[in-house]
Amino acid sequence: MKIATWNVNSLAVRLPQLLSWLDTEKPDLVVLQETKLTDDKFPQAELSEAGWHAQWFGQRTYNGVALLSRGQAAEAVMRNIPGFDDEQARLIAGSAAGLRIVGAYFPNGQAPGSDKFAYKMRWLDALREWLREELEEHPKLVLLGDFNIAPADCDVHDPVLWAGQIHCTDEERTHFRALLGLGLHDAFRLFEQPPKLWSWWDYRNLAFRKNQGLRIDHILVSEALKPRVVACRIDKLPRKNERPSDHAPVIVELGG
DNA sequence: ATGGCCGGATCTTCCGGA
Repeated sequence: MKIATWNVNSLAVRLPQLLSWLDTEKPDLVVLQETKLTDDKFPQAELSEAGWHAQWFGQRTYNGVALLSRGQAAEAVMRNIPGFDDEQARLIAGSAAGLRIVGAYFPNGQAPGSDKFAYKMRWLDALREWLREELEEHPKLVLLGDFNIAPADCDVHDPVLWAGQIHCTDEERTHFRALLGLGLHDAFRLFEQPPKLWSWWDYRNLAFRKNQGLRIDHILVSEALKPRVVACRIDKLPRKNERPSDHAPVIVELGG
């Protein structure tokens, strides 16, 4: 069973690449971020034609998330964090294949001290408190998506340059550790990994060619699922496409 | 050559992203 997350940075632009990637990689469950599409524009027909069930939750210009599944449609689908009043479409959760899947596009935060940073902190508080309950109801849970947090200096191409910058602040990293404190595990770090492997590279400055990036897209698995994780990897290939997303997909493989 | 982007909404120019 393969579960993947990909920030596609506009599904309208990236749909052909997504369909091609799905055909190649053949995951079972996929969450997408930054679809940037209102719900009426979601490419349900194209995905259905390719054999995918889809649930989606979008808005104009920014944000937007989706949950794709093969075989059966996800059930008990939730959109955004219950009880957290939010105008932005950032989270979709659903049950499939005996798992609870929570796909999220965490706020960027822009800069420490900004209003957007304060919103990011509030959103993270609400996410954690909701997940605490969700984990009790659904012990087999996967939280995955674009976290917009580089958990540690080894997740940053130049930790000195990025020290204290957005994605790398102590406040954000404390929130990431608090999620782990719920009994979640960073699937990527369950394995020996090559150094300097990132999930995002800036479009500017030839960052991908120079491998200047951050690891900010993550897959967290619950305690009950940890023994089933057999692999976790970042797929850099789509970043080499013409007109790529600036993010790479991350894939976890579950056995059992 | 020491800087180089992208997508979306419009405004041929800006904002936000990370």
